[in-house]
Amino acid sequence: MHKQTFADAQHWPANVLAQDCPSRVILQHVTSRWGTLILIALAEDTLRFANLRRRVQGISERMLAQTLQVLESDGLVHRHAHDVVPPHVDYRLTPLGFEVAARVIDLARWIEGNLDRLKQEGQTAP
Amino acid sequence: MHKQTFADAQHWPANVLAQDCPSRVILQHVTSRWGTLILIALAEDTLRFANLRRRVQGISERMLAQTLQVLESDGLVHRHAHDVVPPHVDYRLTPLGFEVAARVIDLARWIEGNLDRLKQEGQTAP
DNA sequence: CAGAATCCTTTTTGATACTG
DNA sequence: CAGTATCAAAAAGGATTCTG
Repeated sequence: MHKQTFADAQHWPANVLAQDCPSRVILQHVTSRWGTLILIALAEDTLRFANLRRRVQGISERMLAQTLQVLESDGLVHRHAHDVVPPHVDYRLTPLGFEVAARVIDLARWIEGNLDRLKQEGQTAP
Repeated sequence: MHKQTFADAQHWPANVLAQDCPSRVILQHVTSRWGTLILIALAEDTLRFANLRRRVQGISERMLAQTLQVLESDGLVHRHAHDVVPPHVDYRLTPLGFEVAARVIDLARWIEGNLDRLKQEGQTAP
């Protein structure tokens, strides 16, 4: 064949491309700006709110809380609140969360490993 | 061990979590709202602007053009303009593009295949 | 400590109209 | 056809303040 395509993709319906596909919503959550990084961080270790925030550099309290709720509602993250004062809450991935995280990590790692082959920023304001 | 973690992630520095890591920028591009879908669509086939737009349902001309430029500047998409009138331009993935696309597709496919195990939208406005 | 609430700024996005 | 330009609307993000 003289046209290069990703063979595996050829025989996959790819419903995500459909506007109303529910998987598109989840994909959006998982690949959201902070969602990706949170999944990566939690795949390494169970973390408390403050620690997680320190690990995912640059995230604000607001976005951390918000993104965690979304991922929790998707069943990817488990919020474990110990009933003590002061509050002690830790976050961990659910089994499902580990499965997606593995794929996100694979992607992120590929990028890190091929940074030199990729052209950096060709974008300049006009 | 009594603490479940993604073993493979344990021994990976995960630079993306660092605020200034260049890989974070690329990851952002690849996992952007439309970037992901464009990569998936182009992995299936080389497409012209209009066709690509039809394939990635819901995308506007503006976002398609813009996202394509970003992906092109990253070296993931190749823009091939035939020198004819009226214009004929087609887009295809570069070898590098196919490599990331494979991973994005793996993620998307996992989500599609596990939709039933995932909790849909737990979000309701207060 | 964890996070909800509030206020405000910055980006993103989408229609629409226009051009080579 | 394949975009670019422009403008307004919407969403995302951040800083700060406050509470159980």
